[in-house]
Amino acid sequence: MEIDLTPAALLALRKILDAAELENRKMAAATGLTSSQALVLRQIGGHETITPSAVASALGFGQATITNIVDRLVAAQLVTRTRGLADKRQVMLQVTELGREKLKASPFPLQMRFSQGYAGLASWEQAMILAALERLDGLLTPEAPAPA
Amino acid sequence: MEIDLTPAALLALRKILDAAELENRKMAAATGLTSSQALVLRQIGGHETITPSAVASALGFGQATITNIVDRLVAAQLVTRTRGLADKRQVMLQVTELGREKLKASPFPLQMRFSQGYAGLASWEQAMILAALERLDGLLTPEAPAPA
DNA sequence: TGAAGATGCTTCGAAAATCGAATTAATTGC
DNA sequence: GCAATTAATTCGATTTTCGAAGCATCTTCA
Repeated sequence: MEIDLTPAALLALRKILDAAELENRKMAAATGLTSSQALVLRQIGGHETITPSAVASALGFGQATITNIVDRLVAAQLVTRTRGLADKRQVMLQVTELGREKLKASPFPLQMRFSQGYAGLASWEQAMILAALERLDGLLTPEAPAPA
Repeated sequence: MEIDLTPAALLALRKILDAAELENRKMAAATGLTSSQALVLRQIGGHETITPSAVASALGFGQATITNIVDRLVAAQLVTRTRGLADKRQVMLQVTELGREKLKASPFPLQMRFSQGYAGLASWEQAMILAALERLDGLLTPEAPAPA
C-alpha cells in the first residue's frame, strides 16, 4: 500500500510559491520599483536587446501593458527605446547602466535567503535539491520542442 | 575542487517561480477572477472565518487593498462579510457555497500539470522531490518560532 | 463610569497596472 | 503598387494598491 505523496508535495510547492510572491512585493517597494516594473526590467536585462512584444509574450502580458511599464522605466532612465534598424516598426529595448545597477542592487528577494541556506547544506543535499528543481522545472514548463 | 551549484539551483528556482506567476495570471482570467481576487479568495477559503487584517498580513497587502478586493468578492457572491460577535470592530469573512465551487473549479494552474507529471514518476523520485521541496520550504520561509 | 487612547475596518484620493479596441507606421505577398 | 499583416502606441475603462483620514468599538485606568 502506497501513500500518495502528491498532496504533500503540492502543499510544499504552494508554500514556496506564495512565499516568493509575497517577498517579490516587499522587495519591489524597497528598490522604488513596483513588482511589475522589476519583472519587466529583469526580462529586458536578460537580453542584449529585446522587443516589447517579446517581453509581453515572455511574461504573459499584453503589449499595451508593456508599453505602459516601459514608459516608466524609460522615464526613470533605466531603459532605452531605440527604433529597430532592419525593421523600423520594431523597438529595441535595452537596459541602461543605471538600470543594470538597479538590477544588481535587487536580486530577487528569495535569492539571498536561498543562497545562504543552500550554501550551508551538505553537498549531497545540494545536489539532490538541484536535481529536484530541474525535474520540477521539466514538469512545470510545457516546453519547446527539441531542435531537429 | 567543488563546483558551486548555487547558480544552477537559483536559475531553476527562478524558472519555476516565473512559470508559476505566468500561469497564475492566465488561470485567473479563465475563471473570471483577477489573480489578486483569486489569491484573496483562496486565503479566505483556507479558514472557517478570517478577518480582513489577517488576510492582509498573510498576503502582505494593506488593509485598504483587502477591503477593496473583498468588496468585489462580496458583490460576486463568493464571500460574505459578518460583523464579529465578540468584537464588533472585526469583520468575519467567509467563503460562500458559490465561492467554494469557484475554488474547486480553479485549482491553481500549475497544480494539474504538476500532479500529472508527479504521478508518473518513480516513487523514489517522488520522495526525492518531496524532500527537496520541504527542505526548500524551510530555507525560504524564515519561520515562526517553535512553540514553547 | 467615563474619558483617552488603541484597534479594526472603511472611505477617499491618487498612482499604477492591465486589458481590448482603435490607430499609425512599416513590411511583405502577390 | 496595393492589400493584408505585423509592431507598437494611444485611448478608455476597470482593477490594484497604497497612505491618510474618518468611524465605530474596545480597553484601560483613574
